[in-house]
Amino acid sequence: MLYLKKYFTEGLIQFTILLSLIGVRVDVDTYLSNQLPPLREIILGPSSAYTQTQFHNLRNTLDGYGIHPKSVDLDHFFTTRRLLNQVRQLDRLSVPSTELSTWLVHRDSETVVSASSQSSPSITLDNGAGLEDVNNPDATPAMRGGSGASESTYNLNAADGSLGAVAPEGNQEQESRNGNDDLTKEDIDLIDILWRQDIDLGAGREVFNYSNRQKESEEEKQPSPPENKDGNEEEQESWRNGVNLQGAQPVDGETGESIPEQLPGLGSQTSLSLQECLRLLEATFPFGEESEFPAPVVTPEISVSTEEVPSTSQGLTVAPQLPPAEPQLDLEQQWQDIMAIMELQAMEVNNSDTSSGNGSDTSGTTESNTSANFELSNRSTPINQDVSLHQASLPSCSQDFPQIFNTQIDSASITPRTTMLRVSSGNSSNINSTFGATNLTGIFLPPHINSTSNNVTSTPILPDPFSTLLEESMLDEISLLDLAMEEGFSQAQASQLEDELDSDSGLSLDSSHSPASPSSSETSCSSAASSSSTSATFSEEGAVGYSTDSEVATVEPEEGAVGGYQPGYSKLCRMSYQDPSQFHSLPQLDSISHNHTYNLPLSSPFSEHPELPIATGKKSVRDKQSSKLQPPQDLLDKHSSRDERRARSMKIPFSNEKIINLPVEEFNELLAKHHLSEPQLALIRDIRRRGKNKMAAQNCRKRKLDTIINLEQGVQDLRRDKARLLKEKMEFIRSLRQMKQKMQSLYQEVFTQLRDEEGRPYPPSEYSLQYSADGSVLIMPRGVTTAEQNRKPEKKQKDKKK
DNA sequence: CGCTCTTGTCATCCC
DNA sequence: TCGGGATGACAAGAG
Repeated sequence: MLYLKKYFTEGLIQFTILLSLIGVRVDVDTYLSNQLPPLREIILGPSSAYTQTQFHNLRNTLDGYGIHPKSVDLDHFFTTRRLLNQVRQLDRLSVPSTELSTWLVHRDSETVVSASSQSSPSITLDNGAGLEDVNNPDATPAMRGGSGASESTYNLNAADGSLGAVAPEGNQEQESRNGNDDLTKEDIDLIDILWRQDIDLGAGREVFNYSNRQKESEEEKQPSPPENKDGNEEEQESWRNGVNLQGAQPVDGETGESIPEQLPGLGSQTSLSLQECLRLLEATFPFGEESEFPAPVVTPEISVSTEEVPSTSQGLTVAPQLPPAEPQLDLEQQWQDIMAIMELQAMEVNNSDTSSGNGSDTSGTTESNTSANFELSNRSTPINQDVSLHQASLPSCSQDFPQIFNTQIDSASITPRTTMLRVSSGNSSNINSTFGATNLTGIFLPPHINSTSNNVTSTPILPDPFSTLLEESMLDEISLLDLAMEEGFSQAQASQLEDELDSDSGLSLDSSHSPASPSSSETSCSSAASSSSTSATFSEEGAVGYSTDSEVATVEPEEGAVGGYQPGYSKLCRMSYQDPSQFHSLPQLDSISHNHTYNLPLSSPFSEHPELPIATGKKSVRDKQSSKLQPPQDLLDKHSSRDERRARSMKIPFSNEKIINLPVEEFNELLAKHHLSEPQLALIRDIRRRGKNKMAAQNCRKRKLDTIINLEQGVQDLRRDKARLLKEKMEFIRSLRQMKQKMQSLYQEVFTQLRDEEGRPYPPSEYSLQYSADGSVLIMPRGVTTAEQNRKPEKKQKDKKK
């Protein structure tokens, strides 16, 4: 039974994973929640492992699945977690913890691709059928919109990426939450997390950076003198990680280069993904951007493993086609592909974000291209939230690129150029709203920069028409900053988190989990409990937790359950501290394997035949048969026989099990049947009270443990949440910097184009642009406050035409 | 021998 | 009022 169960569980999980990897959505949560109690029990075990009183409740519940309100095991809350734990414990696949996220990813894809039922296969990606969905303009926005809408429910796991092994817990949690929902931001978040995890592994981001770098290199060719050259050491310092939009090429280069340093773990895998992405870009890019965009060239730093290359070079190669010899490699590769795609999408989003948000790139033609991306861009969060699983799935990943780009291009074509920077227009008002009507110069430009503004004028124009996709400065900025921030965070805080997690008290289940066997964890406990519950149904009369003849049937399952049990887990589940196999071999000991191993000590000595007088001789027989058992037996005797001995001495005619477990009515009947003396009755009642209290104490302790565990989990979640929030904060700060930079460049551009009546440029040292409340931009002499605007010699209102 | 952990038990509260 | 669940506290035993 247990074996069957175990295999069934593992098989299901693995199958699910495989399906999810292929692209088929498998919604386990639904199964578990909608359950089919038997199925659920097979997978998860009985709902209550501890509350023997449950069995009493069985009478009251038709289905027998009544859940004790306080039984943590029963909590649906743990359902998904257990399952995911099992998934993680599947060593066969050796899938990294990120696998869990895979589910979500596919759910994403599913939502995007098809609103169909859970089982609806999105496998069609291979032949590109899935692409159509993606191509579908409606579908893509919907997906993105959905993702955007879900942002509020940010995934706690953001820190997972940095945390690595720690991550899965959170993922599980979230998965459970996500369970039946459509694709949400959480999913996207998970994707993001996966992304970061990949980055931590040294893969993924580089692709992004690389391409950006390529673009940057091109941009560098453009005449763009660094405006900040003169001063703002601090600012540049602060922006060091960020990409200076205009003149930042050196900065970009630095950051771009710095990434490998920050990620010492970068390995061939990373390079693989990078190259793969590049290849995909080349192969799938419809625009002929190659002419404009030499990026695909692989930098020497990239080392491609030969085996990977063929599959990746084909780009569309489906995982199944990959050499089975190295499944892990496949998985990793797939993940890398996913990462690459997501990164690309993120790039787009970021581009759109920055450009649209700023509403301005000083460059004319380039901007138009850039603006194309912007329709997607109203998101506040710079991070790639619209990555769809669908696109993320390997098979179609390469194919997705064109779609993505096409979409953007279409949008670009549609997008009016009015989005360009216009000082006096609504855009400017937007800017005002963002920054307020303040002195732009003061905010964005240090005085000295203004003085050197002439240099800046040329910079704004981005020569590369393809800059939309490649607005590398932004992209690099974001990605690199992401990396930097993540790195910084992960190293500082994530390590702390890991330490904390590692330092978890023995109570922590995870610490004792054996990755090898799914049944070793909570499952084992629950499974054991399940068997016990089953037996309980046999002996429904009321001898709930204690062994009766009928319970013999449950011996084997219970053994199996306990057998899979890991000693390390004993802290949580004490039930199996005795080797069940021993009991199994000894028929006499059948009684020992009563339903609740928790109660073994008490019940075991007398469990065989309630009506029979306590068999002291039996023990001796057992001892002879198995010296091994002796210690536990003695232990049992010592522990459990106190009341038994008293009962014996008082000539109590029935077993303690009956005394304790019989329902009140039956118990009273029993007492009535036998004419007992007062002391006997008192003893019996004491025995009953103690027995019940003992079980209650056990349950109570179990609950305590569960509570502690839950609290630990909650703490972890909160930590992740905190980490995520920190990261978000950093991202926002970064975005703000970017916007400031853009504003700075725009400011300079506008300012340098201004001429006084005599056609002379305004000296930046003497004049500055200021926003007025109505959105217009005024040029004012420096030192003149806004209150004095009316006095200023010249008032120029200028539409910003970009 | 002392410490820790587990378990049983008691007292008490509460339903 | 009784039965009994829940839980804090204590003690005993084992490692």
